[in-house]
Amino acid sequence: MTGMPPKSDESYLHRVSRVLGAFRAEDDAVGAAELARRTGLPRSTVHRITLGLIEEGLLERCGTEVRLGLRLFEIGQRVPRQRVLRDAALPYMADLREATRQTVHLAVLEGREVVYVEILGTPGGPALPSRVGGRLPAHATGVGKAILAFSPPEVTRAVLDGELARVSERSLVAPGLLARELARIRRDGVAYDNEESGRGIVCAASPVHGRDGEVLGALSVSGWVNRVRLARVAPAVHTAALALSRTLGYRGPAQTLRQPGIQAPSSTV
Amino acid sequence: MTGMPPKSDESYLHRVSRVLGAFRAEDDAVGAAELARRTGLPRSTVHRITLGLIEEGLLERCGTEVRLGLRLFEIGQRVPRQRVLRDAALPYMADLREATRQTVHLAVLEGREVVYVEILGTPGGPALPSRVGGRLPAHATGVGKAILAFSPPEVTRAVLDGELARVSERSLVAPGLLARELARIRRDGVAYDNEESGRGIVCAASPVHGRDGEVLGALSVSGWVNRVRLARVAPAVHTAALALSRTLGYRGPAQTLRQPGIQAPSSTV
DNA sequence: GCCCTCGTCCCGTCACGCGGGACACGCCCG
DNA sequence: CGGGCGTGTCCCGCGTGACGGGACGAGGGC
Repeated sequence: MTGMPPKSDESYLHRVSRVLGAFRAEDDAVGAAELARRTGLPRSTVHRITLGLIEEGLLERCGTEVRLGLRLFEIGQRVPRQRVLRDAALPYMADLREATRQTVHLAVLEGREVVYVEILGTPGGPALPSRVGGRLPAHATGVGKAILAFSPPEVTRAVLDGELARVSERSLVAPGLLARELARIRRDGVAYDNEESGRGIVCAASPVHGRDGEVLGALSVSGWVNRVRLARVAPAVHTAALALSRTLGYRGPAQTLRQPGIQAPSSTV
Repeated sequence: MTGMPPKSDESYLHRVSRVLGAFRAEDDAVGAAELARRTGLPRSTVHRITLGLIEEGLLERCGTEVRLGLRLFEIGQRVPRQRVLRDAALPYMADLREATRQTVHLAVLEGREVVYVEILGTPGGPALPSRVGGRLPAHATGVGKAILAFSPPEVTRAVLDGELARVSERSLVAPGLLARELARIRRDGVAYDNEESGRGIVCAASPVHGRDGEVLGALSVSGWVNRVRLARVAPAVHTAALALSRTLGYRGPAQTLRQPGIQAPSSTV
């Protein structure tokens, strides 16, 4: 009687972000009560926030329920991390699919997970756990390991020190084994996934570098374990990733490794 | 002396939305001052808002500048209007590209413009003005006219009554001509674009319907005016759009038109 | 009938968003 | 070298708009 003062110390923006994040990939429209349940916010707060978001076009009314608005899709397509990589990669991905007749993935690293930026599927391919815009733990995927192997130490450390979730029964969950695997990938330039992210699915992946040598993401080719010869697709993925890196301004490994007489570490195909 | 009181009557959310909308498709990172200029907001307001958005992962720091965050891409991929349509359409779009060897578009209507949801390009094709997540005036594109022809009257009216921008020298800018064209499309089930959206580019488009007969979007095939025979691709586009509509639950035109002896208006191939 | 859940709206209270201004820094030009 | 400009960043008194408990009616299941 009352007019409660706010009791939480989180900002308005944080609540709005919570509401937007409460929508799941498989949702269509969601009711206000369900959003309140998912976010832990009071029903009136959710209702007020959704009204504001609708006014901005970030949400759309659907009867009395609400769903993510098309404007969020438009803004999402402008995100540089995915746009520049995807635009440059698409032709190479199409070539890879043509050459291998398997599913081709492009992903970037975000925290300890990979986010898939583009996927070119094949008619006969397996049902994969990856979705465009979806996440999977980096240590359990080919693209993730390819990126981690060439990431700065603090990024790799964050993954090795964190919990290594068991995505499939063959996932690498021992930090030591993962670290040794990353060292091998660093030498060969190609990462493999032997049913570590899904039963019966194997994959070869290779990192994509930017102008200054930093890792931007990774390309991969994946398919059924008994229909893909990794030794055959690995060179193709590696070559495509190098070609893509070159179009992005990559000039080869750091100069300390380019002294004549010293090896070229990533050409062990 | 002084702690100015807020002087604008727009909400905080509206300012946040303005900041997010201030990023253009071609931008990478943008400075706070530039954002303030684009949004018309005070520099300190922009600075405060960007700090909050960074904390939520909706923006990313890039030196002292700022860019759209990967989380916006993830959320954008969950938007139902594009997700369900894109997922269902991709196989049909691939078939269309295979059969016509031309660029295939999938778009939805938003206000008086179309938003492109997916584009399958071809190596030899022309450089098109369309981008995934980009907008073009509905009246100046094949997909736009295909959607408008089967939209509720108030939607069509909003376009006819508004300004019809001249996108290319052949754009339809006369409301009467456009209305007559929409009536023809309603009869034939196929819309054409004869260099109305870009010089030298033609296109055939056909609407995609949902379970209740409502228009969800449109498919199109486009290419160079002298390399595409519209009479040949139009049936392909029409067929693909009907097949896609069927997988989405469409059962044919409204029942009042299905009485035996009356015509089946959209089968004039 | 009852009861639970839903979307919606009201309202007294106070945290927090507000924006002018200050400050340091880097850059260009004279 | 110094002045002028445009940055990014931060401070601070102010008052407005976000806050959430609760009320209300509608719908649906038992």
